[in-house]
This record gives sequence, C-alpha cells and structure tokens, in this order.
Amino acid sequence: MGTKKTSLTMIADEIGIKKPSLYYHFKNKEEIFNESVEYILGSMNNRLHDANKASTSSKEALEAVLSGIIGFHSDLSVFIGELYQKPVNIYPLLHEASYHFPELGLEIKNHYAELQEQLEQIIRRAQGEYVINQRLSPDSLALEIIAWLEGLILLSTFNPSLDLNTIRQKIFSNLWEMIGSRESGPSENTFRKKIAKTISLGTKW
Amino acid sequence: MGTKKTSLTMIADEIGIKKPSLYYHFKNKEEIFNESVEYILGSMNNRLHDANKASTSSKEALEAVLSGIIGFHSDLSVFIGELYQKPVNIYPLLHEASYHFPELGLEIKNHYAELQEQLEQIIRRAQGEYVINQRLSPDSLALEIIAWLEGLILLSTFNPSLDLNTIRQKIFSNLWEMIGSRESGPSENTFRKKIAKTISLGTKW
DNA sequence: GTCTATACGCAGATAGAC
DNA sequence: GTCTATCTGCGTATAGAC
Repeated sequence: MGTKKTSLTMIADEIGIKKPSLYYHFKNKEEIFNESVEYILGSMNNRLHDANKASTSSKEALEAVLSGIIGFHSDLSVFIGELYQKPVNIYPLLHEASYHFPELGLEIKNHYAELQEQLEQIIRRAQGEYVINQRLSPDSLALEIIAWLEGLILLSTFNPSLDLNTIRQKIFSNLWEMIGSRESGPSENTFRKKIAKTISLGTKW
Repeated sequence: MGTKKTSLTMIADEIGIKKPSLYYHFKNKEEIFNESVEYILGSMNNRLHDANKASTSSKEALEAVLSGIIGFHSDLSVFIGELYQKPVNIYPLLHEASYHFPELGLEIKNHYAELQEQLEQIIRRAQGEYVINQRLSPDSLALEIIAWLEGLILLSTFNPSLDLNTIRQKIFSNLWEMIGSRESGPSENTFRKKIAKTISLGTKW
C-alpha cells in the first residue's frame, strides 16, 4: 500500500497521539495518504493562483509563478525540516501517488496541465509584448520551464549547498537571458522599414 | 534500512532463487542496495565517457552527452518495464541512497560534479567557437541543463504521453534556440569590417 | 550453491475499556 | 477521542540439511 517509508507509528508520534487513535480520524493508511496529497496539491494551486493574480507585467507574472513553486517547496522543507533536518522533495511522493492510485494520478496530471496552461498564457502574452523570443513555441517552452525548475528543486535536495532561495535572482536572470526576445519588437521593425524605404527612394533619385 | 518498497522476496523471485540464497551472495539487503547503485552510477559514467569521446563538434558533444543520459534511462525503463510495465525513474533511488548512506551520497554528489564539469568544458569550447551565447556563465548553464534534462525525465515518468525519445530532436532544437549564440562570432565581424572598409574606400574614390 | 525451517521484529489494523 | 491489548502478515536474517 501507500508510502511504505512513513509508518503510522511515525505519524502518530509526530502529532502526539497513539497509533490506534489515527483510525478514529481516518479509515486506513491509504486515506491518510490520499488526503495529504490532495491537501498539498490544493495549497500549491492556491499559491500559484495568488501569484498570477497579484502580478502585472508578463515578466513579473512568470517570476511570481516560479517563485511560488520554489516558495512552496521551501515552506515544506522548513515545515518538515524541524523534525528530520533534511529538505524534502515532494516529487517522489507525487510519483508514488500517481503510481499506486489512479485517481490521484489523474489529479496530479491535472495539476501539471493547469500549471502548464498558466505558463503558456503568460508566455503568449510576453511574446505579444516582444519580451520572450518568438521562435520558441509556447507549449514546449512552458513544459521545459516546469522541467527546468523541478530539476533544480530535485538537484537542490541532493546538494545542500545549492539553495534556490539565495540564487533565485541569478537563476531568473539566466532564464531571461535564455528565453528573452532577440528582436526589439515592431517599433524597430517599422524603423528598419522606414530606413529601407528611405534608401530605396534615395537610390531612385 | 534500504529501499523498503522492494522486498527480498521480490528480488529472489525475479532472479529465480529462494530468499535465503541471497544471503550466500550478499551480506545483507544494504549490500545489495549499495552495489546496485554503484553499478548504475558506473554504467552511466561509462556511457557519458563514450558519448563525449565519440563526438567532434561542441554541439555534437553536448547532444551526445544529453542523449546518453536519456538513453540510459530508456534502457533502464525497458529493462524493468518488462516486469512492472511502467517506466522507472532512478532519481528517487539515488535520492534515497544519498539520504540513508553517506558514502553513497558522496559518490552521487561526485557523479553530478563530474557531469557538471564535463558539460562546463563543452560549453566553454562552444562559447569559444561562438556557438553558445557568451553572456551565459558556463557553470550555471551546466547546472541548469542538467536540471532541465532531469526535470524532463521526471515529468516523462508522470506523463506517459511525454516520450523523450520521440521528441528528442524537438527538445534539442529548443535548447539551441535558447542557449545559441546571439552574436555571429569574429569571423563575420571581420567580414563586416571588410565591407565597411570597402565602402569607406569606395566613398573615398 | 541452493534449499527448508524457523526466529524475531515491526507493519497495518481491530476490539473494547475509559 | 484516545487509550491498552491483541491479531495477522510480511519483512530481514540465521541455522543447518542436501
């Protein structure tokens, strides 16, 4: 059944009750597991929703969403870190959940789909404002940004010296250096057209 | 102790012997776990070494190393997939190993450090050849490429429709679109200078 | 080298007292 | 709501026969 590494005894000890008392609140271990995952997904979604709502420019929106994901994981780390001293990565948990319980797997897939769509919208807006390289397809880029960030979170759990909160600014500026627009928008295009027109007019004369 | 999800009974069944016979070959479960992780790290390192050796251009080298990582995970998936029907991601295994056993954790850290250094060298070479954007710092970029790829592998285990082997070309071209050089290198710069010189000579006459 | 038999501990889970 | 007592099953591990 569910997370084999976390026993009911551990859970009971942590919240200060005895093991059998858990069965008053939950049907079985699977129910504890399911509700935990749903709670985590719910609070992550809330956070992303708030982040997107509060920001104005497309650049700000993208950074707010990514900061939201990092912040969420940091909160989890601190929350659990007081007991086990190690930062905790929730992706193995989500992976296991989606492996064993199809309904949860579906919710997790939906979570990713929503996140991807949210990023896609921000990217399209940013491309419309000539802030992001137009040659990058929004759906692929959204997926790759999610992968990039989750990979960084994964690596930061391996490597304690890689603290995402301290290098956040550096990471973001690297990201913009990579995905930032290479053209300067329509203003300069019309400027170039004007020059070309002037030159062609000039050669005619 | 080690991987709680995989019991000795499962291992014994899989290789066709009885459970107690495992104790003839290994001292205990921990030894099985340790040697497995070391075997995996070793074969991954061999693969990366071969990939880097066989390639000529810096672009080829980078793609070969990344393909090596993807290929390694695919092989693992097929290898285990015949029994459990699901692609397997080794990062949770590495994570657990580094969590429980400090010596293994050190080896895993070294593996990542080597990989990062290998990528860094390729990136420096590519920047010297004006193939990769010079404004990206090689160490950060190496780390972020590793994160990007591991994130993609992680997501592909969640989402079966995301098959890295089929979209490999698309991923790579996106990567180059992001990190590719924005300047044209000294060769074209001198070409431009020559043109400018020619024009100025022309106007002189 | 591989087996059967067996020891011991801890997991999840239930019954029933307070 | 929380507890003590207890059940059952599976885990790792060992002893000793073939």
